[in-house]
Amino acid sequence: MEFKSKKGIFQQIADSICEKIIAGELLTGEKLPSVREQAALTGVNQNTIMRTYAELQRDKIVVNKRGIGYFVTEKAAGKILSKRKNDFFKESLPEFIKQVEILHLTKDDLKDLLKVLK
Amino acid sequence: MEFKSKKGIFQQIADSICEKIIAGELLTGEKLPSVREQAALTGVNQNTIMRTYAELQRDKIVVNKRGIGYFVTEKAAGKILSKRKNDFFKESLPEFIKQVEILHLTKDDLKDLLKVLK
Amino acid sequence: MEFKSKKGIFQQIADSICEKIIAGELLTGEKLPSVREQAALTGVNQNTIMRTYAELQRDKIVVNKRGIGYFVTEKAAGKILSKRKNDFFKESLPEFIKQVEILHLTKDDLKDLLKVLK
Amino acid sequence: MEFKSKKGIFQQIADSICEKIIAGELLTGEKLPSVREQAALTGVNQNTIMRTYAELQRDKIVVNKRGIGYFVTEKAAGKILSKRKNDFFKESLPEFIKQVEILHLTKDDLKDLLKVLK
DNA sequence: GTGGTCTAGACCACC
DNA sequence: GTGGTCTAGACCACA
Repeated sequence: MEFKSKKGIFQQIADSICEKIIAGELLTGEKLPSVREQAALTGVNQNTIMRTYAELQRDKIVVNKRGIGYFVTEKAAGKILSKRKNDFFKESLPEFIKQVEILHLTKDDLKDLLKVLK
Repeated sequence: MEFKSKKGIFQQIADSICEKIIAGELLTGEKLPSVREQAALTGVNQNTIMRTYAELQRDKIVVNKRGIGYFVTEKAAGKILSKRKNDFFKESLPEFIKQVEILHLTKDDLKDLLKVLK
Repeated sequence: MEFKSKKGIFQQIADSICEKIIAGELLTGEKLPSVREQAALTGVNQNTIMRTYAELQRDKIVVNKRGIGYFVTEKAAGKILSKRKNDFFKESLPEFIKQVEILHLTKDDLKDLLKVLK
Repeated sequence: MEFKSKKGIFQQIADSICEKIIAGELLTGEKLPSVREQAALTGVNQNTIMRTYAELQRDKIVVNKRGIGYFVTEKAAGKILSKRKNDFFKESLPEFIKQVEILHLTKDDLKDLLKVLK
């Protein structure tokens, strides 16, 4: 696994897990790889994975069953989507609009740039 | 001045200066507030302002006349805009598109969200 | 059976057995459910039940008759009560008092809170 | 600093800081010892202190000013007290009552045991 | 100087 | 086997 620099590694792993969940690759109730496995898979220290899992647990995206492992919660996909939506409308969208205005791009420019979307 | 956590303070100050330049509030040849004035204005350590000015100088957006102060260069607005454009197309736009896709927003949703633009 | 996180599962099961004993629901000489029955009842791994029973045996609260099962000893209720009393006076009570003081509760507040007791 | 075994060290340090806050030994706006200082003071690893401070920050008991340090928030004492009250009424008190009942202590016994309180 | 992240490795309790 | 905590030490960006 490769990591781009700006965000912490533990965050990037958390994000990638979240994306698997909303993509349906990780289902409700499914078990995540154990800390050690995940560490091996990603080529990262166990402590870093522990932090990833701990944060996911704090956000109720994952729960721990003692001595067994971490499991995707029921509300996981919902939690993730609602957080992402919130971030999008409160941060990304205004920031995007601000940049568009600064660059004096017009609606037509944008229509062109965003034509990749359905 | 308030600082949100993710970017460095020096960056945020640099950004705000750049925005004043492309908005025409700071003109070519105009003198920036002295380091200590700027520090007072922003409520920030002088070292931080020095770093801000140093970075702006590195990017040829301002020049230092020793013993006198920092001045906006001729090419400042051009430099800033070309950097911002580059960032926009290489970073912000792809990231924005990715988020839009994850949230399953349609072109029509976007048209609505971006109707504030001209 | 539900398990809250702080104590070990084996402990929680041991506690619940002990409470049945002092409540008279499990009498001297009575046979505990077999390990696999207990495991099924509580929805827990057999190893965990084995540990529970082993600890109870260590404390002389149950004895194992090989090939037959685990049985409540004569002194079980006495052992349990004396251990609980000891814990209560050395741990719970001082801790309780400390918390009451930190929250600045008065004797009258307490009288009110504890009025459910006979 | 000495640590008793059951809670994590990072928690015990967090607790002790909280107690200083509600005791008025650490005032609103006051700066905590830097991570390194606190580590030296308590004889504990810096990472452990980092975790302590991070948790306190998550609970809004403390805020970080970048490059400067951690500071006690306005609402710190309030947050702490309300959390402690909640814990007391939802956990400690019911647990205490349960133990008292199991041990068949009477109200008079308790009156005696709690006479140290004002 | 400050916080923050990551690694490597050890040790523990629990299932 | 599982998670969880702690240590020691390195390295980084920021004020």
